Amino acid sequence: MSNAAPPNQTANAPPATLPATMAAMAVKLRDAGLRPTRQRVAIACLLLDGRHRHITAENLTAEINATGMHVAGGTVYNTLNQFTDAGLLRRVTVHNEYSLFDTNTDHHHHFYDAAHDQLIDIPADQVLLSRLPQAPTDHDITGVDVVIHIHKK
Amino acid sequence: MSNAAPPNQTANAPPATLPATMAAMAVKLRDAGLRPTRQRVAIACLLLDGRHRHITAENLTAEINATGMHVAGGTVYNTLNQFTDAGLLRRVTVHNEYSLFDTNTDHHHHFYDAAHDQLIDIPADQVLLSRLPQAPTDHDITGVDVVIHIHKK
DNA sequence: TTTCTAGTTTGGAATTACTCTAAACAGCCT
DNA sequence: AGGCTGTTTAGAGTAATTCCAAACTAGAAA
Repeated sequence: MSNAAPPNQTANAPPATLPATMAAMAVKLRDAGLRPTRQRVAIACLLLDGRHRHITAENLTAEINATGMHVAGGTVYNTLNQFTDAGLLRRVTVHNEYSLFDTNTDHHHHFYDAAHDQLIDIPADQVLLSRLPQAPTDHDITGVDVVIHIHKK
Repeated sequence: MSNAAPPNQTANAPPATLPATMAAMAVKLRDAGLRPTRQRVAIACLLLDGRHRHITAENLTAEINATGMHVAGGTVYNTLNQFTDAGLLRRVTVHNEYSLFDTNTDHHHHFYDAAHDQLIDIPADQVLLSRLPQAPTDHDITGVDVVIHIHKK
């Protein structure tokens, strides 16, 4: 083939927006031991930009589609799990209908309004656990999740 | 019909064990606003006898079958939900693969070992929350769940 | 006791969130 | 460029749970 035409991007490349962020995300992924593929970089740009959000797989898929890029459903699930395993996201378990991923990986807690299925972050310093039980024999405490259930008056 | 023979139970009645408990459960169900059907009484006998347990729908179905009685899957789910709504059970949300129901409705918290999918009760007085955030405007706090994640050394 | 009715149970189909699979593809090292 | 290995894809598969319409039953009324 000749190279007469300027080298175009491949057919389904993401729109060339925010190259700086994309490069930064590639580095972040590599640091986390994840190969920075197009799909993972795209998802990282949407989720790991420092803003605190709670997102579902379905929700994220819709957001990706809105950018004009297509990522397979399975890949979204895989990526969310990989990001979680790598410590880039935190999985929040408030109900058993679907998984929620929290882009805030700092230690903090949650308000949960079941009626509206709404989750709200609580900064860690607003909850003080002044007495904790001892873990069962041969076990370590790996985390403490506090979920405060709320209801609209 | 004559009453020459001692009145037998109907064909698919539960085994005639613990009639006292069954009567007590019927009362408990009626008090909770639930019609004491055979199925609900049977499930109440298994779950609401004062012992503290964590059970799944599948688990409970197997237990019912072991008594020789049959209850449809949908009924098990309905009943667990109804008992929970009536405050006879408490739903515990630790993962999103399936629902766990706690027969201990007193205020208490949980250890959770994800590796072994094991849940352990923590008496309420072993956790002291000395600072709680204020609920968002127009909202009441309806409950505080503390899940302490543990891992075998 | 029989009848009636509203609430309940049933089994199976439907739904939903998610995982698995095999084949095509793309990083990235050389 | 070539090639190995990890990744993505679409679609099938899975498992927990809910939905549905028809059969049933507990309890009130006759």
